[in-house]
Parts: sequence; C-alpha cells; structure tokens
Amino acid sequence: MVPAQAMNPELNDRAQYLLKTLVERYIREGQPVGSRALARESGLDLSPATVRNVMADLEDLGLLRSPHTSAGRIPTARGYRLFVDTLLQVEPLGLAQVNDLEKHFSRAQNPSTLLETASSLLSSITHLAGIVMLPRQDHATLRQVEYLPLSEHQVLTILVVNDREVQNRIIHTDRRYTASELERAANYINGLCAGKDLYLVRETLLEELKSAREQMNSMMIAAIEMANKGFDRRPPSDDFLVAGQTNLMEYGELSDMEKLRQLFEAFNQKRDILHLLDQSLKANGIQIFIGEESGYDVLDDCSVVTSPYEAEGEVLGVLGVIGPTRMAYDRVIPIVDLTARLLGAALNKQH
Amino acid sequence: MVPAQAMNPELNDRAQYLLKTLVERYIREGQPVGSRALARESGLDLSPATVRNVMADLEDLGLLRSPHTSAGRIPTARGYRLFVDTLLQVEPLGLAQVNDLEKHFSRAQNPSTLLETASSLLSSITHLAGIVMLPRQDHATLRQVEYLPLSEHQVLTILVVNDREVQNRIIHTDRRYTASELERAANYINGLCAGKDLYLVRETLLEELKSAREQMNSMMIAAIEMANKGFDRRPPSDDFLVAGQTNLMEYGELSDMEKLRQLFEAFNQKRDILHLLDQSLKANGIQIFIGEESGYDVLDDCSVVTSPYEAEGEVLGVLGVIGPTRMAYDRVIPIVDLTARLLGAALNKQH
DNA sequence: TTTTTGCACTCACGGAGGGAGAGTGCTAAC
DNA sequence: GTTAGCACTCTCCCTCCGTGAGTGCAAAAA
Repeated sequence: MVPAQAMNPELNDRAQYLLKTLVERYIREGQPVGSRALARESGLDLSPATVRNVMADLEDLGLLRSPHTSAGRIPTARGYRLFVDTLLQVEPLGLAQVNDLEKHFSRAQNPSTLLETASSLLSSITHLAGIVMLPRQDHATLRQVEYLPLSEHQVLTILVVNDREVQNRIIHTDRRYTASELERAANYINGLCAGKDLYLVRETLLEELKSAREQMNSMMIAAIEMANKGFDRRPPSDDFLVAGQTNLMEYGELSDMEKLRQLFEAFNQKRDILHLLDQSLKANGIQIFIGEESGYDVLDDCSVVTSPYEAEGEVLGVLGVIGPTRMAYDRVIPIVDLTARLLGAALNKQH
Repeated sequence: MVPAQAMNPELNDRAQYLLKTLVERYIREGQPVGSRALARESGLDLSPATVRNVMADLEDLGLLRSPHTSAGRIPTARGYRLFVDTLLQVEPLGLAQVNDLEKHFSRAQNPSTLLETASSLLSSITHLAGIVMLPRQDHATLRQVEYLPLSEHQVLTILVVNDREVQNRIIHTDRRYTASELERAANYINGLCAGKDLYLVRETLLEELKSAREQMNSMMIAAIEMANKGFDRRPPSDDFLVAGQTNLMEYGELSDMEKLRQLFEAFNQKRDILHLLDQSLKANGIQIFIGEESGYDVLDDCSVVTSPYEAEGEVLGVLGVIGPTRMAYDRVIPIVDLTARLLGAALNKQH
C-alpha cells in the first residue's frame, strides 16, 4: 500500500535488502538469524558488525526482535508486513502445477464438491489449513419452490436454486395451511419468480405484496407473506469449510497445546474466523493478515492469506489458508490466488 | 462377560479389591500408584510389603504394569477390562441431572439439531469427545418425491422423508426426460409409495418393475428404473458428528503431538471410527473398547464407550464418547446410556 | 503358609555447575 | 561509514548429585 520509503524514511536500500534476506532465511530455516549468517547470506561485502548495526536499526523500527539477548533476530508482524508489501517477489506457478489443479476441479460433480476440492487442495499443496467460505446465495437463481404442510403452524419450504442445489427450511405460520392451498401458493410464486435471482425474488414479492394489499386480496397477502419467510435474507455467509487443520499441529511455533486448542476451538466456533473472512469479501484481491493484525488473540501466531472468488462477475465468497506467520508467502500467495480463480471458473461452468 | 473367577482362578477377593482400589485411584489422580499409597487407601490392614506381593501377582497376570522400575503401577487394558466388567459400580445419575438433560433435548427443533444436541451434551458433560452416528434411513417414511430435469443425462431427485427432512441427489439417466414426463413419473411414484418406509419403497418398486415388464409397458419401466436410482440403498450409515474434539488435547496421556494428530486425522477420515461404531450397532447396550481392544493403532491410548439408540423399536445408530483409557467409567457409562435413551425418545416424539 | 520387617537397589526428577557456541553491544581505530 | 576487537550474555547441553518414591528379596514373625 504505502511505499516503504514513505513509511520508514530512514530505511535505505541496503537495510531493506538485509531485511528481505533475513525474512527469507527465517522462513526457510525457522531459526533466529544472526549477523554473521546474514552477512554471509546477503552476498553484500559487509562485516557482521556492520550488519549488526543495521539490524539494531531495524529492531528500533519495530521490524525485528530478538527472542532473547544472544539469539539472532526474527521478524515481527510489522517486519513481515513490510516484507510482504514491498520486498516479496512472488514465485509464479509452473504450468504443470496449474494444469494439475485444473484437473482436480474438472473432476468435481457439483458446487459443494467443488468447494471441498478447493479447500482440500489448498491444504494439501500448502501444508497449511485451507478454508473456503460457502458462497452467498443472494444472486443464485431460483428455479422452483415447493411447500409442504408439516403441523399446525409449520410449513416446510423447499427451494431449488441454481438448477441443482436444494435448500430447505421450516417456516412458522400463523395458521394452518392445507396441502392444496400450499400448492396454489407455490404455483403462484413459481410463475412469478422462477428464473429470477433471490435478491430480485424478494423485491418482486414486496411489490406484489403492495399491490395485493391495494386490492385487499387477503388470500394473496397471506400467501406472499408466507413465501417471504422462506426467502428471508440469510446472513451473507454463515459457514465455511476447513481442511487440513491437523497440518497446523506440525509447526513448532504453534505447538503450545493450550494455544493450539484455542485455535481449533476458533475453527469450531466459526464466529471469529467468519468475521475475518468477511473483511476479505470487500477486498478486491489477495488479502493478508499477519499475526496480531487480525485482531484476534487466537491468531496471534498465525497469518491468514485470503482471496475472494467470483463467478459471473459477482463475488461469491472468500477462500484462503491459515498457518503460522512464518509461512512461505511467495508460494502460498499465488496458490491461493489461482485456486480462487479456478474455483470461480469451475462454478461458472456449472452455471 | 466371563466372571473374573473363571478368567483368573488365582484372583482372590483381596486381590480384586486391591485392583479395584488401584484403578479407582489411578483414574482419580493420574499418577502411578505405589504399594504404600494403595495399602493406606484400601483400608485393609496390610503392610505395603504384602500389597507389593499382590501387585506383583497382578502384574504377572497382565493386569498391571509399571511405567518404569521405581514408579508405582498403572492398569493395563486388561486391567481396565476386568475392572469395568466385574468390579465397577456405576454411579446412578441424579434426578436433577436427568431433568437437565431432558430439557436440552426438548428444545431441539428437528432431528438434525437433536443429533447435534446429543453430541455436544456428551462432550460437555464428560469432557471427552462426543460422537453421534447419523441414523440410518432405511426405515424413514417417504412422504413425497420430486424430479427435476437438469441436463441431457441428469435428473435431480428430491425426497421428503420423515415429514421434515429433505434429501436430494443427482441421478444419471440414459436419455433426456422432459419436465412433464418427470412430473408424471413423480405422481405415479408418490401414489404408489408415499407413506411407506424406504425399505418397503425399494421392494414395491421392484415388484412394480416386474409387472411393468410383463405388460411390456416401456414407459413405466423407464420411469421405475429411474426412480429406483433415486432410492438406491446407501451404506447403513456413512457419517457421524463429533463434538468437543479439543477436549482431548487436555489429557496428559494423549499430549504427544504426533499421536494426537493421527487421532484427529482418524476423526476426519471417519473410516476407522465408523467401522468401530458399526460393531456397536449390533450390540444391545453399552459397549466399551479399551485401549488396544479396538484394534486401531490410533486408539491405543483411548477408550470408546458407545450405546445404540433406537426409536420405534428400531436401532437407528450409535452414539458415545472417545477419551483416554483413564476416564471415569462410572460417570461416563450412565451418561452415554441416558443420552442414547433420551435421543431415542426425542426422535420418537418428533416421529 | 502368610505376613511383615529390614535392607539394598533402581529410577525419575530437579537443581547446580560448567563448558561450548552463537550472538550481541560498545568502543576505538580505519 | 565501516570494521576489528573485546567483554558480555544468553541458551543449550551435558554431567553430577541428592532426594524421594518405590521396588524386590530374604529372613524373621505370626
């Protein structure tokens, strides 16, 4: 976003280059990096002492920290942030890998296996946890509705949406409806709304309700009000898939049992993770939350890389990965990006 | 099953009593129990040396083992087995607790929330992982079927079952069917099968197919063959719910990260756990697998306590808990038992 | 024969001590 | 601005050792 120079006027090219080298090495090795090793690895013809001075500066700027007095240094969240924003060079994916991914997607039968494919691919390729938010249904196309009487005050609503998905929910009514009443209502709604997307359906029903009220047609009013309940707006997305949670158990930096437990708990609770994913919905590309940046304590030692996915020009949801802050961003970013695009394309194809 | 005396002719009352005391103490404290402590705790007027002799005998019989030379002793799987089969006195549940559980079940709206309630209650009360196998649907009552054409060779089948559950699947056909053809087929099948259970539906269809073939009615043959695919027998149960997995992270004996990872992986894979639950389907009450008894390596340090649950006299599935072998069997067993009965009753009520 | 006493022995655990290695910060020279 | 030199500070790992808990065995007591 903001170029590094503006953020840190003091940060000259050499310091940036050393920071980059340090972060890369730390991501690779997982050990604090000392001045000696950094001097050697950087390829710059500098003595460790000089490198030490630079490192001290970087520490003052809050980009590095030392775990203890005489270990090397490791990046802070801010350090990673600068690295990711301005220093990182992303490794483009090989054609073979792209083809391989595409093949997996082409095997999927229906939208929900597509989503599962996406999350399990994310996790297996990156060795992190893969997450895929379920697509919002606002712009799904209604094909057909059906109503069945259940009991005194309950009606089962079945929506066929996007040609091959079936949603059902139970709605509560103020009075009993007979099967034939419900059938007539369904015919009426189908005639009116079939082929429209759910957002439009809601609008159509509201208009229809108004005109029914003007005509004082109480039959229709009741039918529409009932139908409306079946189409009530759901929260934009209230669920997501996770794959490869257990991958996270293999990273030393997350191996504190209590912290890990809380992290897994967060996956189960879903709330916090969903909030985070929600933020990425509006972003128009890869979004990265590093460590504390997410704002959730359980994710303090984690980074989250997300990308929205879209079909027919419409953002449907978000997918991404969760892993330790020390992850191979250069590999992960293009994978998340590509997976989002492939998932979108595959959803399109199944239109 | 086999009384202890028959199994271990050498095992006199005193030895049994000491074993019981030892297991109880080990379950309570989690520390290997030494001769001194056991002598005191047993209340018997014996010196530690005598107790040592008894413990040595129990070790020879494979009921106890010592983690190392000079720790106390802990039960083996066989030790727990003897304890559970012949020594354990189950603690009956308080009325308050029963009522409390019942209240939770009465709040559930539909079968699937009932199952979730059961698994989360199991886990929260026992502090273990709660599992509930999804009910088999063989004896679910068909209410209505519906067919929608999808594409050249695909038809979407929607089954409404048990009055409030909706199942849908895509079936592949040999030719294109028009909407009106499918509607006629649905009417025909509904007239024939609505109100029957799925098992009966399959039988009815087969008979109908035979008579259609005799009449050479190719229309009907095609319709029935298509319908049949929508009712194909599913594996008896191919899924289960888990709640409170993370509880298992708090037990020291399971805290080896690699083992724990494999255990969680087994929950994800589902296959092994399902096999185990399947075995309990035929049992007619509480079933307990202790440590290696389960036959699955990942469960070596775990015990599984299960009970089938039934409604309308029909076994629908299995529920239970998974936890460390060192669990409070006296508390867990009645809880699993009661939960199974309450779940069955609640499913009955929603008939 | 069963139980107890006495005793030597084993092992895990925890703290103390010490050397090695890695790395730092600071100062003074280049 | 950069480097060399140096004292210093950590962690890590090893060893040593005392303590406490618990064992097994043999001989004495019941």
